[in-house]
Amino acid sequence: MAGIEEVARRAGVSPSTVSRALRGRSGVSERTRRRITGIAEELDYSISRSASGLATGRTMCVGVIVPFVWRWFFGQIIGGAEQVLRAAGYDMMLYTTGDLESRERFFRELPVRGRVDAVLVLSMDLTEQEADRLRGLDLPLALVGHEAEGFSSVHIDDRQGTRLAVQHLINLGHRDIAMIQGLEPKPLGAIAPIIRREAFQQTLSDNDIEPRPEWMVPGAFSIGAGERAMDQLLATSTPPTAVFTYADELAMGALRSMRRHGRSVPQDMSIVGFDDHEMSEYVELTTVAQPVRAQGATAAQLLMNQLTSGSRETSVLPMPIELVVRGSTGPPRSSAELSGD
Amino acid sequence: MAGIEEVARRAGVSPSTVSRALRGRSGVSERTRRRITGIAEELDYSISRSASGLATGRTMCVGVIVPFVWRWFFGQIIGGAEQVLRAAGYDMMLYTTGDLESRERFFRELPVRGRVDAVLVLSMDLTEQEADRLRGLDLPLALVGHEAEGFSSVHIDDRQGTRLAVQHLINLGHRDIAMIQGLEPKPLGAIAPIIRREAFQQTLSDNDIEPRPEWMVPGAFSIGAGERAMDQLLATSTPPTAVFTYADELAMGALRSMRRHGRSVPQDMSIVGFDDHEMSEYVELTTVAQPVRAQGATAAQLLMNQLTSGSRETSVLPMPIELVVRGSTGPPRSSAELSGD
DNA sequence: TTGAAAGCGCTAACAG
DNA sequence: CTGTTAGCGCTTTCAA
Repeated sequence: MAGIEEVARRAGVSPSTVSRALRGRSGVSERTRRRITGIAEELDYSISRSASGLATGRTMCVGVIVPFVWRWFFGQIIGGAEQVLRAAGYDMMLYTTGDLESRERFFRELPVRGRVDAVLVLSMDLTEQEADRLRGLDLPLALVGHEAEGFSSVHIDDRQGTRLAVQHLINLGHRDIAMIQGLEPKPLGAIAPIIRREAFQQTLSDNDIEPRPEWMVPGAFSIGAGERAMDQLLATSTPPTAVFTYADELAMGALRSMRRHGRSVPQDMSIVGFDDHEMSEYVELTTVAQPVRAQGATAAQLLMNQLTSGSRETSVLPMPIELVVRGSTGPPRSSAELSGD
Repeated sequence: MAGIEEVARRAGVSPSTVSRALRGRSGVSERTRRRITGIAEELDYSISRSASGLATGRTMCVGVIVPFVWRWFFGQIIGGAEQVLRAAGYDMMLYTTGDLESRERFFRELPVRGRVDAVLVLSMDLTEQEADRLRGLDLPLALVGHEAEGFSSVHIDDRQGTRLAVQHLINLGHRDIAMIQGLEPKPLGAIAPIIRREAFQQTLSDNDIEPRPEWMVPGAFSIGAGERAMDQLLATSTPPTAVFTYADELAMGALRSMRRHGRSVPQDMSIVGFDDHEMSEYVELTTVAQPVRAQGATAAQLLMNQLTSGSRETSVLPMPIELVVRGSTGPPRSSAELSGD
């Protein structure tokens, strides 16, 4: 491990000149710079990030917090963010906070402290307390999924997306519509699930449909949870004719449940998802598409902007959504029969 | 940002004592430790990782290299690894090298240098040159997926897995068997795809079946690639009756192609995948299951062992595999007709 | 354009 | 059990 001193000695200059030369700072003659670069390469010199970090106070590292890595959705966002960070010369520190324990631990110990120059929170609904902990870091902060004081933010219009989905079902003739929610019974200050639930109920009301409490079932975030939720709906005395789900993965679980019960989609049940998961096309799921990679990339870019400008000004960027109609939605059986009469 | 000196002053001790106390080192009275801990908490003191890293030479950080984050398979492995690293007090630095450009860039610049205490390579087939670059780091190294000199390694028996899958097809009565490979035309020293291809051909030979070159189609790693591959197979003059695919995601693409062509599975075509993707159960895919999270976790554990023991001894751990038979495989139509006669 | 010197905040070896 | 001292390897004034 050759140090900067070694490079300096061989180049016949001082360490400061090497430092300047290697980082492209001005104040070094082109000739000297070239010589230094050559020798550094020859020696396979690589800077000590710890030393550099200690001296400058910057780590050239961004902390990314995400509930899970193994969901397609999060993987995509992370990928988008990483690309931007890498291009700007930053490395990415990954923290997953999927289960309650690791989440609490993260916000208690705040392992990003002193490790990163900025923090990117991906699709996680922060409690006010958690957001506060992060603000206390006094670093540029960004958020994908919703807005929060002190964070730059990139997000879609959850209300509008929900409306698109539900109105689509209503337009097809459905009136008995359930929702598989993305919400644990005890939310941690989650906001998107709440917005979508409210928008769901609002859209029904706007169409003079009375929301039915037993048709609002919890779903968490897995295929299995979606399956159980649909099982539950099918077990009610009068099952709905259509279901709006919080996420495509829940919808896929719902599809699985339908298949297991020998019911067909959309004849026996219309299903709409949210996200436009890469598999959704395959299972012919009607869904609300949102740009996923782009949200990660954009949020990372906002962070980079703050970092280079040195400003602490946050910004908010809305992202487009779109209803993608596929085979999982159709008119309810009753209306089909009626029209057949 | 209170420093260690501030804490020391308030506690009426020296910085070294604070350092010892906070890191749980011996040689501090319980009373003093408690007092220091209290004050540190009160001041919201957090250690400067750069300074600590510079002083100790350790970063408490592990570099994880992975082709993509957005594949279920990789997400799972990362998740498994992260859990183990976090528990051991290490943070995780993530590097994705999915496309050629970022891969070359990574191995050229080696951004892990001076940033991490160990490197974990997940399911990436390294070229000898790339492995060399990593070995030059002189850090503990681990690999998931295959073996390499100087790396601890966790992997399944690809040959055996392939044999399980292909023999299953043969036992069902298939003799016209194709393979959708996980191999780009110009491999980068990839080894698992080669092993599986060879094992595929060997298994056929062992059963006196002549492998047919036009039935060996390339597949890369996406659902789309699997779909195109199956399109290609269906377009041959005499399509096979069964297909073994390199990965479940390719198999899902193959299923999509079948559906698009109005063919049914397994009547018109039996399909076997590899991995046991979480969606595979849903699409009723017969597959070779391998532990995924566990491989990431185990590899991380091997690294932790090396780090704590300080030894540079590498170890190799085989992981179990299992054929999971679901609805995507059955006897070939001809044999079904014969038995019906 | 370059060099000398003074840290950045922590740890570790050695004394006490 | 605790303090003193001397760096870890780089950056950054300030002076030349």
